[in-house]
Amino acid sequence: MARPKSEDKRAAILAAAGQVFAARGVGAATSAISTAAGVAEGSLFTYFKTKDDLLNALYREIKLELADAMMSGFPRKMSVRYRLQHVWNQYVEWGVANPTAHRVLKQIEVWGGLTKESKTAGFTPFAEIQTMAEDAVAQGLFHDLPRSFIAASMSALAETTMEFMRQDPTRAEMYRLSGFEMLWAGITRKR
Amino acid sequence: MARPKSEDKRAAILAAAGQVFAARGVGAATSAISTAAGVAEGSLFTYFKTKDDLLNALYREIKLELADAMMSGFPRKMSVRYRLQHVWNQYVEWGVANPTAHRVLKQIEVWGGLTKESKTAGFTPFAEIQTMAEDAVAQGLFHDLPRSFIAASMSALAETTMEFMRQDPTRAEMYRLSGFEMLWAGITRKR
Amino acid sequence: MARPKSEDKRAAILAAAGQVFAARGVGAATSAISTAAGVAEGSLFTYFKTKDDLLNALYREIKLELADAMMSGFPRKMSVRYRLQHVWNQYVEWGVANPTAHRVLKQIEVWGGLTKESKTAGFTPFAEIQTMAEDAVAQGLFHDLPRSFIAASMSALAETTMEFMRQDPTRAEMYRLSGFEMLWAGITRKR
Amino acid sequence: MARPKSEDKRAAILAAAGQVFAARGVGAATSAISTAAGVAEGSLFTYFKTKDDLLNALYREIKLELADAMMSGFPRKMSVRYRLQHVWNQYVEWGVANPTAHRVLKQIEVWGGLTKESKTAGFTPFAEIQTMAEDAVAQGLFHDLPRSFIAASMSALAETTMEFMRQDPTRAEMYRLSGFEMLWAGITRKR
DNA sequence: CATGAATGAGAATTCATTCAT
DNA sequence: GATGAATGAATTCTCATTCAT
Repeated sequence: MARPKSEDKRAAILAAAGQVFAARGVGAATSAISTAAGVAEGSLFTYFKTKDDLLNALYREIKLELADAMMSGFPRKMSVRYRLQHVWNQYVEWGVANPTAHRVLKQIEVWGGLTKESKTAGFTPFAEIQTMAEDAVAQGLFHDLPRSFIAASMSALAETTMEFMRQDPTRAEMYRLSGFEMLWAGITRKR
Repeated sequence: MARPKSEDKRAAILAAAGQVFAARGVGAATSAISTAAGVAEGSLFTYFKTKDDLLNALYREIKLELADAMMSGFPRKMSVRYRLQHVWNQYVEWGVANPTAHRVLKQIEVWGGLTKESKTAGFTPFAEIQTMAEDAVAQGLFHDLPRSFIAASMSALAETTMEFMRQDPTRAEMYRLSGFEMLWAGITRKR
Repeated sequence: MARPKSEDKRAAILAAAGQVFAARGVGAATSAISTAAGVAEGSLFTYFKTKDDLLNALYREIKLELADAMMSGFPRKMSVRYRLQHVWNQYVEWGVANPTAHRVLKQIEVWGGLTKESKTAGFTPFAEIQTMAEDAVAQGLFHDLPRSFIAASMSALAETTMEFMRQDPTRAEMYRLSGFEMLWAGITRKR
Repeated sequence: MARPKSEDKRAAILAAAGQVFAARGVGAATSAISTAAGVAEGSLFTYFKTKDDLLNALYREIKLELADAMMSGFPRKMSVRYRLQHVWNQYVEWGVANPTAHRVLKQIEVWGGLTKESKTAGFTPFAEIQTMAEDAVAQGLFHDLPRSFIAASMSALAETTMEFMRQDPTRAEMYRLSGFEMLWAGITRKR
């Protein structure tokens, strides 16, 4: 049997791709990535058939990582508000702690070469949030809106919040809390 | 005197750039743009010194157009809520009516080559909204948050709203209204 | 009758071409020249049909100028040595005083686009020197060598001398004198 | 291991560059060179990072080749005159035998893109001649002139000589000898 | 499987020249 | 005649991908 593809090498390439794409955009050269990863130019293509493949894989990897971050320690038994705030905090903290990954994510999303499969795979992490939203709508807690719309709004507000936290770190806490309050007030039904 | 630089031609190039960049990303070839604009490859460069210049000009153009759309018919004497809703509606309708321009805007924003001047110029349209927010904060109507944060949140929610309106046009009206309600509830102080 | 071509404009273009080619080589753009001359890009081509034409004209102009410099005050009645030294001094002083023109000349000579006519025209200034050499050979004063070879050697030594004068101006006088002595010793017959 | 960079290919490109630049000037297109060398357009750039690099490398290569030619069989123990004549002959024969290389050399020298390093490297072949000149000046054999001036004069006269040898091959021998006599008479002190 | 040289189709400009004004 | 916008071929260099070693 031939030498098996090394998982390490694959990971190194993916990591290098993250760095390089974050810094120079999706148009960065594959050779820059192989150099950064410490492998030969050709090796990149034994792990990823094309550059598009690499981009798609990177997207999925980051999304999974994000999902992990968001869902670790999820307080399944607590109130909706508590659970949602947990998710919000995890998301937002991840984004602030991983600006590179976050930046790449935005670049790839705008890039236009994501396959349907990647989009679906990337969407999965948010499924549980949608479920939560669905429950909350059913309970009359949230406005009667499509859960995907609620999820997307949350995502949008979270991104804005992250940006301000990064830009103005001394008030990071305030933005995180205020952002969540804004979201909560926006989606819950007043009575 | 020689043939004067034609404003039409400049506009044609800018329009073509909008189409092409929207469809193929910021990495699209300048030759595709000149072809689409019906001018020679070289002519693009008599109107825009470099591709980066073109991108910056396009960004500013779209932002100005957007500003026009947003501020036309602005009801300066009405209540804050009324004025804000006006802005929201104009913004969101513009985005839905001009999906190409809207898409390009996002691509350029993520691209990374915008000059400081362009960023400043592009920000101006939102200045009046910030002023409005400032007033509202002063009146105790809005939460005590940086007005830039309020503006950015509004922008983020509006983008989300547009996406859903475009995707699901039969419920466009609903998204437009709900999106605004979400924003309003999020930023105003409960009493 | 239409406006006549202005001799001033032609001269301005030629002068600008000298500056620009000296500084940036023969590959410099015609637009750089028209700009430097303060005329429109197109105007250059009403005075010189092509860039090659311009280069040829410039070459001839400089050569004529040089001839003027070399032959002004030529002491026709004096000894061969005196006459030759006069020519040498004039040549060498001209080159030091007009480094730009001198530089361009060398560039154009190496360029490869000179027409036969230009070469002939450019050669003429040296004709009188050849005649002088011919006389001197006939008198048994110079070695029995082709006068063109003598002329070319003189030219070569003169260029070397100019370089050193320019490089080390405090000893310019010494180089000028020594260079001539070297030439004289080299071409005259010892007895 | 991958295909190693082939020394042959590098040499082929350099040789082709010599031919092409000699024929069409320094402005010749790199594509003409890669075609002449029988490699792909891109390959030129795996051996030479830029066109400027190629020009510099070519210059150094030719200068080294020339140095070899000049110094091979140098009669270190013989008289100054004998040694100098040896060098003269080798130089002049090389130039006549390699008109292409000689032509390129002149083009590159006038071009203006040589790096300091290249200039230094290219100067080295003449170092030994300067040493010789220094000795001869010390012995009172040569005129008391900077050795660099002597070397440059020799070079200038040699170039002139080559030109005439090439132009008029039946008298090549005569030019070679007369040229040297002219040099020798010019630089040695009469007593 | 790893390597990196080889490839050649673009890419963004540049530029001499033309020609409408 | 003067102007400078328009042109498009040509240029240098990049880069994803292939393939000999």
